[in-house]
Amino acid sequence: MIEPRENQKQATSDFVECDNCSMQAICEPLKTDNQSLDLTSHYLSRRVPVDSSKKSISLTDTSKGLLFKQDHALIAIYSVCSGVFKLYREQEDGSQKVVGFRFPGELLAEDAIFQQKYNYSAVAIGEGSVCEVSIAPLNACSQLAPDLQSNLIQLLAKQSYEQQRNNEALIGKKSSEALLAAFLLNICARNAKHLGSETDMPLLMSRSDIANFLGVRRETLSRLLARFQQEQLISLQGKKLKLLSISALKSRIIS
Amino acid sequence: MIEPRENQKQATSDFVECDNCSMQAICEPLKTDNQSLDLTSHYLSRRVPVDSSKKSISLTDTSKGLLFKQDHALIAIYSVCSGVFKLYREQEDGSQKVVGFRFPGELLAEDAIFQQKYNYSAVAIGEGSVCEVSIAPLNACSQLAPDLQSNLIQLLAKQSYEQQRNNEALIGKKSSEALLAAFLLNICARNAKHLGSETDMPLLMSRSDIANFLGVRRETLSRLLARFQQEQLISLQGKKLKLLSISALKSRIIS
DNA sequence: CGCAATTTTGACGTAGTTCAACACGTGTGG
DNA sequence: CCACACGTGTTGAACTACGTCAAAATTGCG
Repeated sequence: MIEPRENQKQATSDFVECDNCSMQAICEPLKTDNQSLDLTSHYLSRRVPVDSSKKSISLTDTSKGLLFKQDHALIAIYSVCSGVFKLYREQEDGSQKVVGFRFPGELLAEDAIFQQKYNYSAVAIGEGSVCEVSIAPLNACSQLAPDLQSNLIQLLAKQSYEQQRNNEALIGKKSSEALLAAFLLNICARNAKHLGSETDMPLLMSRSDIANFLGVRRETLSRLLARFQQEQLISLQGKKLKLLSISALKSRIIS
Repeated sequence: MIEPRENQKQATSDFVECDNCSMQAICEPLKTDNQSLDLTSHYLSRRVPVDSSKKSISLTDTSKGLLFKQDHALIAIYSVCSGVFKLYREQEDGSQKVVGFRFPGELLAEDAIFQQKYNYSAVAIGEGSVCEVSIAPLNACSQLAPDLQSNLIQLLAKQSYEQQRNNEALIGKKSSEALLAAFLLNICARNAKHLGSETDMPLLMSRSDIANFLGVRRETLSRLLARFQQEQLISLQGKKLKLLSISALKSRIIS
C-alpha cells in the first residue's frame, strides 16, 4: 500500500487540485487580481488537516476528526481537500442518521449560511483535510469586492445544482438494488474528476455508514454487494471499488 | 391585505403574501429603496397565472400548465404564488419520475442557474401562479446594485438550507410508513406559514404523483393512508388532509 | 346521468428485514 | 505470547412488508 509517511503532511497527490474544487470561485479569482490577493488571507485557511485516527487536534472538542457539530453556530464553511467526510445528525432516540458524504473538491456546510448554524455534524473518515472559509471575514470582504460576491453566487448556485442531482439519485428508488446502483454511480461520478477514473475509487466509508445512509441494513448491503460482484457489475477487494459495467449498473436503476 | 389588483385573477386569499415568499430577498428590499424601485420592473413579472385546467396559455408549448421544460435554456427563475407545482424528469424509458413538489412561497428552478438550463420540467397542478424573475435582466441589474447581489446570496443560501432539509426528510427511511410520515410532516410544515395551520392542508397532488415521488406503488400509498386514518394519525376526506397527531407521526419516522 | 379516470381493496409471491451465529482483524492486558 | 473483547463484515432461516396483478369502488367530468 502506497503510504507516504505522514503528518508532516501527505503527498501532494492526495489533495484535490484547486481546479477541481467547488470553492474555487471564492479562492482563485482573487489570485489573478493583484489588488484582491490579500483578501483571501483574511478568510481562507488552506488545507487544514482533520484526522480521526490521531488524537484530537486543535479543534474544539471531544470526538477526534470532528470538523463541526450539529446546532453549533456557523463559523466557517469548508471544502474537502482530501479524505472523505461523513455528515450525520443525532436523533432524539440517541441514534445517528448519516445524511451524506463529501468527497474531495466538494463543499461542506454551505447550507448553514441561512440559519447561521450547522445542520449536521461532520467528521473525517480516517485522515482528511479541508480548506476553511471563515464567514465573518468573508462577509466583510464581500462588501469591498463585488466580484467576490458574484463568485459566491456562482458557488451557491452550483451547490444547489449538485445537491439536487445527488438527491434525485436517491429518492424514491423502488428496490434496494436500484438504490445501491444509483449510489455507487453517484459517488464514482463525484470522485471521477479528481481521481481521474469514472470506475475506480476507494470505498473508505464503513458498511454501517453506507447502510445507514441508504436506509438498509448492514446485512442487506453486504448481500447486495456480494450479488453485484457475482453478477460482474462491480469488483470490490478490501476498500478498492471498481465499477465493471456502468451501463449495466444504470439499467438496474429502475426508479 | 396589500393587494394591488392584479391581472384581475383569483381571489386575493389564494396567493401567498410576499412576506412568506422565498423570493422576497430580491423583490421587496428594492421597494424600500426608492432609487432601485424601477429595477424590479426590469426583471420581475408578478403573479403570472399558470393553469393546467384551461387551454394552454401564451407559454411555449404542448402541455397545459407547463411552466418550463427539462433541458431547455434557463430564461427565468420563479417563486410559487398560488397552487402547487410538480417537478418531474423524463426518463430514458419514457416514464416520468416526480422529483419534487413546490408550494406557495417556494422557489422554483434556482438550481438551473449553474448550467443555465432547467434540470426538470415543472407543471402546475390545477390552477397556479408564479412570480417570474428573468435571469438576464437580473444579472444586468445586479451589476448596478450590490445590495441586490447580496440578497441573491441570501436567497440561494436559504434555498440550499431548505433543499437539504427536505431531502434529509426522505432519504434512507427504512419503511414506507416512515417515509410517508416524514413526507406528510414535511409538506404540512412547508405549507404552515402561508396557510396558517401546521396540521391542515389541501392534498392537491394525485396519489400517483405522490407515490411516484416517494417511490412506492399507488396501492401501497393507498393502504398506508388508510392505515394512518384507522390509527387516528391523520384524517383525509377528499383533498382535505389533517394531521391529528404530529408527535405520533414523528414517532413513526424511524430512519 | 354515464363513462372514464382515479383510487381503493384483495390475494399471493418475493425481496428485504430481523435475529442469531460466525469469521476476521486489531488492540489490550495478563 | 496467548486470551479476550470489540468492531466490522458475512451468512443462514424465519418472518413481514411491499410489489404485482386483478377487480371493485369511488370520483370527476361531459
